[in-house]
Amino acid sequence: MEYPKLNIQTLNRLSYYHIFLTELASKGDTHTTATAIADALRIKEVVVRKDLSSIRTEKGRPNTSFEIKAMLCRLEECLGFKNTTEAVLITSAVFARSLISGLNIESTGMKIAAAFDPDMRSADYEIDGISVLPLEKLSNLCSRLHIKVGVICVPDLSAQAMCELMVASGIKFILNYSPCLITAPEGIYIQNENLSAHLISFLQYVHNTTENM
Amino acid sequence: MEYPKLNIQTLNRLSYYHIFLTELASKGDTHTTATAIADALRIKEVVVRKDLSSIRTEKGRPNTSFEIKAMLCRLEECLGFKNTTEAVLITSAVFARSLISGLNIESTGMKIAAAFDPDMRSADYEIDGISVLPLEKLSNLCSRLHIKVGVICVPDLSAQAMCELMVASGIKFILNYSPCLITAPEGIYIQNENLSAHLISFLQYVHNTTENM
DNA sequence: GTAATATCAATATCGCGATATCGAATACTG
DNA sequence: CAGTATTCGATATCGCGATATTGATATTAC
Repeated sequence: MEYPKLNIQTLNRLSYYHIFLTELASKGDTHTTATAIADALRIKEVVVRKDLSSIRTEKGRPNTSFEIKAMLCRLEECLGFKNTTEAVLITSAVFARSLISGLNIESTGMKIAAAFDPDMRSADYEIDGISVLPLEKLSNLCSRLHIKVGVICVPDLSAQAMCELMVASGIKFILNYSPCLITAPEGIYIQNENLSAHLISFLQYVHNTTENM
Repeated sequence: MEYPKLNIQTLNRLSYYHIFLTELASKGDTHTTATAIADALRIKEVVVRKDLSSIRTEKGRPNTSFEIKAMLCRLEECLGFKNTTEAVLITSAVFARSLISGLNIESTGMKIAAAFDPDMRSADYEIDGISVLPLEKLSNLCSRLHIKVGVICVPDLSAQAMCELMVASGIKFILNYSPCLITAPEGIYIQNENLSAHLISFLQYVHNTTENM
């Protein structure tokens, strides 16, 4: 079985494993175990092992760490990262508008008090009437307005740092749209939304359908 | 039961019903049936009835259409549209960058050949190396490059029109990030991703947790 | 070499959403 | 008023992913 059929939740987790293993590899690690992944991502061991064994080409050996590089390669195969698909994109002006209006943020009752830009170079600016400020002002604003809810939209591993900054600023509920699974101490609620998982399952379907045409 | 507990899939559908009923109401309709919704959104009747009866305050009467306005009101209650929650948002520059890098589009193997802006006023421009063109050039580019995959990111009901434009341009697979459930003829694959459903379930949790504090 | 520990696989069970089926209530038609 | 066609609710069944449990294999410690 070159490409096992995987459901959306499994794809979700597999893409989390991919990010985590990539991080390990960049730190110089060459081997790790399912237990280590489970601990780091706070996912139950059985689940991680079941996921890994569902994509492994050969049985895992008890008490033997596996090679990160090979597993990453296998993950990329199964997640379809190695297929290339041309596509067009229809979007509305800049996607900032889509985030605000596309998510129906106003109608769902969420109100963005302010936005913060980690890469902020220039002076404060506005998107659709929402002022965008540098990160340094986050803590002050949250405590002043007693804000308990935060949304994270950064595209990389800095999501965890953003999370910790939010927690330190008094945020209790975090909605995370970054592709990384983030964690926080007891008492903080985190909802991880992995947008790329949907994209991945979509591309898999496209690939499977197209190859027999 | 003022606010029944609803799973994510049901929330997904309920928010589709909300959009559809809002559309009907704006056309002047005052009443409709579960069957009509099922037909329009191509969802099985039983599912629609089960969803509606799960949020209804009083039993539906057989062969009797219900009032759209009242149902919309009830939907908004159950979806939490009437609660207001303050939040802060951390984002990276403009969200256009997040769309491209946050969805890990490159690593998943999707390549955006070009983007199209329905509201395009000025000349062609670029976002992260992807050229943005007016809609008129879509059909030409798709046939010239034999592109079969399209992504829709518009925030409103125009998604269906965009879909039809794509189909007319030869697109066979459509990934839809708009909050509207779109349909296409047999042979076209559509994956509807309702981002607001995740947002809604998140806000519901926040609301339920916060009200007892 | 034996015991203890760590890692993994396989099986069975549980839970829940989707689906199908049946039956009941209402409106319409002639 | 009788008959038919809609619309709806309730129950039972199916399917599948999550969870728990058990057993097996390999490494380490002594």
